[in-house]
Amino acid sequence: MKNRITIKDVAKEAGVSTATVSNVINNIEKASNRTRQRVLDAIEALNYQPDLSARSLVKRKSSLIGIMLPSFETQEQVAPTRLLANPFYNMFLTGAEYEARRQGYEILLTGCRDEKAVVDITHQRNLDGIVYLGMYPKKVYAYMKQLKIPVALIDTYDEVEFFHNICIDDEEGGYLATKYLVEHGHEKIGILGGDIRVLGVMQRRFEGYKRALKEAGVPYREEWTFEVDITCEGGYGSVRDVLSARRDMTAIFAVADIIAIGLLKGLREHRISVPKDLSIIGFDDLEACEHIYPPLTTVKQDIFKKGKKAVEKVIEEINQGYMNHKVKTILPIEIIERESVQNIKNKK
Amino acid sequence: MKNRITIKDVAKEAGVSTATVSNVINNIEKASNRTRQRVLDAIEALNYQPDLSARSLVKRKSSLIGIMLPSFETQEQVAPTRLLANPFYNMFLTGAEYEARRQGYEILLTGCRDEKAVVDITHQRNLDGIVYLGMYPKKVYAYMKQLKIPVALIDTYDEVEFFHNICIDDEEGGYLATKYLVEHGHEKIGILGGDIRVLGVMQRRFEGYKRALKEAGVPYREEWTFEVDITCEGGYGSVRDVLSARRDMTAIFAVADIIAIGLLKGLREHRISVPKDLSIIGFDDLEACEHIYPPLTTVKQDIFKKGKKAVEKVIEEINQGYMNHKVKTILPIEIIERESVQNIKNKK
DNA sequence: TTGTAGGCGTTATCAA
DNA sequence: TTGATAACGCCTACAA
Repeated sequence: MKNRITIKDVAKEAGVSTATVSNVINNIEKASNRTRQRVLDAIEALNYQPDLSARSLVKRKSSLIGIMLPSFETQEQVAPTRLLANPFYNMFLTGAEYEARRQGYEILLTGCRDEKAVVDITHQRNLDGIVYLGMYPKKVYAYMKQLKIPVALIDTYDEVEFFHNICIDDEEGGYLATKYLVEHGHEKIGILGGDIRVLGVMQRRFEGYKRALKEAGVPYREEWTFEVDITCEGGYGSVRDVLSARRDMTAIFAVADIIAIGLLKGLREHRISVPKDLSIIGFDDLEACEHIYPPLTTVKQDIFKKGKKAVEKVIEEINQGYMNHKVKTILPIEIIERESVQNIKNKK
Repeated sequence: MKNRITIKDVAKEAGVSTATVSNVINNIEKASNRTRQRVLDAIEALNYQPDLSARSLVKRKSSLIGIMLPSFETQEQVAPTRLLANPFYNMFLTGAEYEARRQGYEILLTGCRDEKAVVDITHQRNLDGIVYLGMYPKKVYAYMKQLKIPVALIDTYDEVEFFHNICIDDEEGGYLATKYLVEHGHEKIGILGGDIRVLGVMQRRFEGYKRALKEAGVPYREEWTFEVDITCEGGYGSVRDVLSARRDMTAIFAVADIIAIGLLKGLREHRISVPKDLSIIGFDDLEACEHIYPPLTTVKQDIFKKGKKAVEKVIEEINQGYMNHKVKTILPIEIIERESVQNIKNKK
């Protein structure tokens, strides 16, 4: 079999003990400069690579950050394919991997079959920290708390005090989007969203929408609130309802780009011209926004940064030790102006 | 500190030796059914989780499959953000993670700074197998060969005999796309691609294009060959060239959806109507194809399956031992008919 | 069928 | 400043 170059080989080559080699490797200032250099040379000469399994065994640390994707069995059976299908995850992972590597960690990517799986994997692999992607049923939090390692959640409004939480101000986002419409002369504004009434991201955006309406002195209209799945198909499928309730509605705030994209497709098929007949504003700023027609005006959040920040917070706690007072990290948002909203201010 | 439940604890609880516990865990048929059950009960009672670092140390196997993303320093400095930006990777990872987990492995996701980094990480982490995503400079292959573990490459035409290679028949794909256009009455067909003359995926698609033209008795026209970056911007930027060379060209084969999408956007801005004024066919079948306007007719490859298959081949070799005769895995492709190609057969 | 003991590569404690 | 040596948790001859 191939024999691994170990710390012993290095020690022999350098004519020192393994303890000294270990000290040098770990930047523990004990060796004299001369020995240190000898060790370094030996490492170089032998092309020594430390065995992280061994290190992990004794240190109980793996230099591994777990990224957990939601993939419970029921979901999985329906569509394992969709695990990462959300374009959101793409950028998130990019940011997370970037930051992890920058700080000498690697990413372990895994879906979790059930709520217990994460705890198990964490123990088994001695993970140093965890980032949870996606939404989880309440009882999963109990398991997360068993983990004696830093945990970061994304976009959650639950149990916030126990975990790192990387999010944006969704209420403000909903407000900004709606206000943008108002500023462009719209008053008859509908909202297209999902799970808009259960506590969470979408509900906050909905609150922001209502705040902006109120501020503009426009009454909220139940019949212009459309609830659908947060998917392309959801948006696409909503067209019938939207059109039949429309009457003099001039604009819609879609709480996620992905449903806006579906809606746009549906509207096109019904020969409703955007933004001439109906203005649309989205939320997220997916890459696709730029390439669809019309290019979608939207509330941008920096998803790359979200991934980067999540890993950053986790590593921060790894380094500093347990933080019993975790404070949300709120990332900025901004309106990206494209062509899906018409200015009707003068037309009134 | 928290004390880990070890194999010793289980042994004590079950009143057996650690060797017996180990045998039971690893499904080595030695223990009697009675002892086996006692051990299983103890494991259950204590909620024992094996320490994979320790196991990895002794077995020199980690149950970890590495997925390498291209991210060499030059690229990274320009745009670390784009590491995973390609929507292709999304689906690929989903498939890879799915298969890995199904077989009891986990995914280690990492970009590699330089060609040596992979070798180092592989050694350090005792990775059991590697999947390379993206394209690499030739000299990287030399490093890959040092790895004494199964390696899968995606879509490569280099050094194929040394690695697993998961690909499609790109020549056939180019042929099918072009033939589809021919069958719809087109003869004046351009091609939009990148790196079309260097050996590789794009070049093969180009070959297929030429074969279909030849078969149709249509001469190949240099001036209708457009080379651009394989990005949205590339496609978008090509519009000027395309339009000025166009004359009586009726269709274009874009060798990747991503450039087709950019092209579509550019054409729209020039008020060229697709497919009425110009037909477009793409390649890949990105999710976006369905949601843009017009929905893009394209050559579909199953990217989820590509990821799944790559991991499958790697694990196969892990289980069966070194294969000195690796044979390409060629995944099927098919035309997905949407609305970006006009049938002009009758108009002639 | 079961148990004992040595070793995997590293770190860390203590002496020297 | 350096070096022996005992863990870390697991596997696997080899012995019983």
